[in-house]
Amino acid sequence: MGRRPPCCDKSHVKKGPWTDEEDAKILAYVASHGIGNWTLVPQKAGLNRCGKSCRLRWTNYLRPDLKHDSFTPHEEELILRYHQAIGSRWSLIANQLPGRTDNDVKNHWNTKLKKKLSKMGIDPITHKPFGQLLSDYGNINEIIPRNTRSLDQRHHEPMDFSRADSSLTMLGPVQEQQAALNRINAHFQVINEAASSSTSSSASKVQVNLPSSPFIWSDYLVGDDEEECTNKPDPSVLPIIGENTSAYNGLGADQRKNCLDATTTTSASFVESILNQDREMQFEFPQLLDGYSEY
DNA sequence: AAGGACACCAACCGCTGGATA
DNA sequence: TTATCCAGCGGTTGGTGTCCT
Repeated sequence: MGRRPPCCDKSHVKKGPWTDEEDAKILAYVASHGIGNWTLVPQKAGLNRCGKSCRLRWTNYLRPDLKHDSFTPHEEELILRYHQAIGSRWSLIANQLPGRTDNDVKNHWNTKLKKKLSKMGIDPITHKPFGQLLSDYGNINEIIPRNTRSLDQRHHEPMDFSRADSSLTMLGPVQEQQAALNRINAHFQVINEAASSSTSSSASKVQVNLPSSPFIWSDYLVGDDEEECTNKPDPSVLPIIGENTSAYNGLGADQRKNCLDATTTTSASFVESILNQDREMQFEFPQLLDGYSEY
């Protein structure tokens, strides 16, 4: 059995920023030949670049359907939701945002959204308040006996969606991951429709209402103690939160009640919350967690 | 005005799974 | 069957512009 030749001589191809001339060659090539075997593109288009580099340049910058303007608050909202639900699967998230690439979404997350969440005291990985994570860390040490911890941790992952994340990996085929994402989409849509029908909608409102699911990061703007309930998020993140005043003010009826009840809420509530969320995830998206029960 | 710090983002790197010879 | 390539993906880096002191 023979070997295929390598796509290019890595030591002699050009690297670094693309010139207008190189861009024009790619565009001309794609216009006349379409998208096909990228390894042949450098040779056929007259470029001293690796095929992989050509593909990246096309997919991340030259594609005609790409948006080059800044992210809208609605797009940021979607990124936050999807990141909370499926983690850093940028390509899947980007698929939900027409005209955006995985690189766009990833860069925007790393440079803007992650910082905004941190500034609000919310862990960008778990989408939970830092204070809750710290108290939960203590709770886990108390709840799980040392000699069984390594086994039990598989059933008590501190990050609620990391399990969904792992299960998505187990699903394997991209189609199944996409199907799972579609179900999450449907879930958001149902919640949004319910929310919008129960509240008077403003004509100028461009935000999608945050679902009233226990997974929503902004719900944690009101903390688990009375002091935190009085805190308001940084105004710079309001475009993300939108006009959801319960998230902003913490003064919605339920939120007020949460504040009043806060004194009776123990720090263990976070762990219980995660377990409840996990059960709900299994109920809502059973296929997401397929295979996890094997543990 | 200078230069250091910071933010942004295009591009690269390395890994993985499927395809191919 | 095996070794290798390729496309796709997420993580990381480095160049450039902007802001701040």
